[in-house]
Amino acid sequence: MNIADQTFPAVDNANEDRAQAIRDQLRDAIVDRRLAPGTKLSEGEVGILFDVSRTVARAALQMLSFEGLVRTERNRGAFVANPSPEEARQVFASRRLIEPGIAIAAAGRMTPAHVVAFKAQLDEEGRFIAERGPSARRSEIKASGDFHLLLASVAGNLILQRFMEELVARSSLVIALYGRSGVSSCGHSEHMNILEALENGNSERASALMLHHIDHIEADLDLRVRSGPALRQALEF
Amino acid sequence: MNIADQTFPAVDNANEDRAQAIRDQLRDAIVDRRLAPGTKLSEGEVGILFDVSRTVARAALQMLSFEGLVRTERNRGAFVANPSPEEARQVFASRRLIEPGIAIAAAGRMTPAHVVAFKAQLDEEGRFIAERGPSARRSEIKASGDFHLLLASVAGNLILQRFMEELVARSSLVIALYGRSGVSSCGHSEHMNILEALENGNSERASALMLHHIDHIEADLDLRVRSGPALRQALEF
DNA sequence: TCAGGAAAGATTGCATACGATTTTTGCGAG
DNA sequence: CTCGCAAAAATCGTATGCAATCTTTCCTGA
Repeated sequence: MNIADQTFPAVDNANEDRAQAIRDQLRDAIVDRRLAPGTKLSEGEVGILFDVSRTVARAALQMLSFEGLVRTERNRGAFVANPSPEEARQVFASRRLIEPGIAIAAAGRMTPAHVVAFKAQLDEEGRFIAERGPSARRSEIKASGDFHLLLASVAGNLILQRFMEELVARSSLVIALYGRSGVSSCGHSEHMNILEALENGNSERASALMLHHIDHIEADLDLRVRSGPALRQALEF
Repeated sequence: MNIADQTFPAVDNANEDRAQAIRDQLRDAIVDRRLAPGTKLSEGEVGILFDVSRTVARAALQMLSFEGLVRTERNRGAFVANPSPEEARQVFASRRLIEPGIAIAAAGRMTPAHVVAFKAQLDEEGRFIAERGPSARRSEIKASGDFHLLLASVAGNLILQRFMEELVARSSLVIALYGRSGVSSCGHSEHMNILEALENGNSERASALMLHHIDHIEADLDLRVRSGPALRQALEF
């Protein structure tokens, strides 16, 4: 897949940092799997696509590299990350450690406004599950991640929120790579159960449900190495 | 304080990424408080100090900005971060969430070689506590952080390890800003207790000790806003 | 004396240029 | 036809230049 096959909406937010806007667009594309793992992201090409110089494109790629969504090799360039099974396990181990705590924190800070936001989120999530087609499936993965990001924002810790943004993005990559079935509908109901616990201020229950939810997501992955690890690495695919 | 008042060892590691080497040096300087919070880090000055162009200096500053050690404002430049009390609380809340889990993971992976490394680390830590003078005190803060980083590396999760690197660095800043006494000697004995639990494979105890340890560190801070928050912000100090 | 504002200076944001390194292409030998 | 190697093309790393923005200085008028 060539990055040039894709078109990106123009970056109108010229006032704000352009590199950041490009990073956001690329991140969405990576998380949605419009850009496949291993895809080369050359500075020049990114620059042309977004109509900026290589300087700005490079800054955006550097940001993605920090988030672990892009792997850069000196003098070779940037590539969409291709997480190994081990890396995938570490992503989920990190989430198991952090997200139950986030759920507890969020349970203590829920307001009616938050509940409304969660309901809207879950509605949208449900819509994408009902729809068919690859586009809906991409949106579904994204919406599922948004639930966790919303929870992190309610928890009110900006540092943990940023960690979660990284973990959710990397999880999406992992699910795209190693996901087996549509566990998502199951995940949707788990999200609803978590929200219910949050609404009732039952932080212990929310935390426990979250832990199981993460376990279920990981359990749906097939993390066996396929066709020899070295080969895949060598082929960058 | 002017950044030019400091001198930095030359970056000899020319083969590797120069921006990264500069970032490491600057990070050490920030964590050691050789660069005070609020200090301006102008691209040009950094470039001259390290004998690189602004391009490279800028990349290093961008990295530090991602780690939260530097705050950048558009068209104004980069400044050594000046964490607010609220930010400080979030740093420690994050550590309370993450580090007990790291301790558990590490307890299950301790090898004799790890024990040796920890003992060497604690020895060094003790030496700095015995010494007097501001230089030893800086080294002491750094060594204390290194204990936690060593633990994170033993835990074997690269993602969490990177999170901890960020949290420890930011903690050092916070302690330098809001620290009250030399709780460090107390912290040193707590480190030793944690190591003992790790050696015995007593993960529950290591985890609990770690939690208390973090609580103790935070309890030693004076997080009341001083002389009005707005004023300090406005003065960037 | 002090406030207001314009001009000078400094610094950043970004584009571009050039050498260095890597990758691809092309060609000849086996 | 394939392999190996050299030249060409592409791409990266970095320095530098210019316009835009911010900061400081200094002058003027009250």
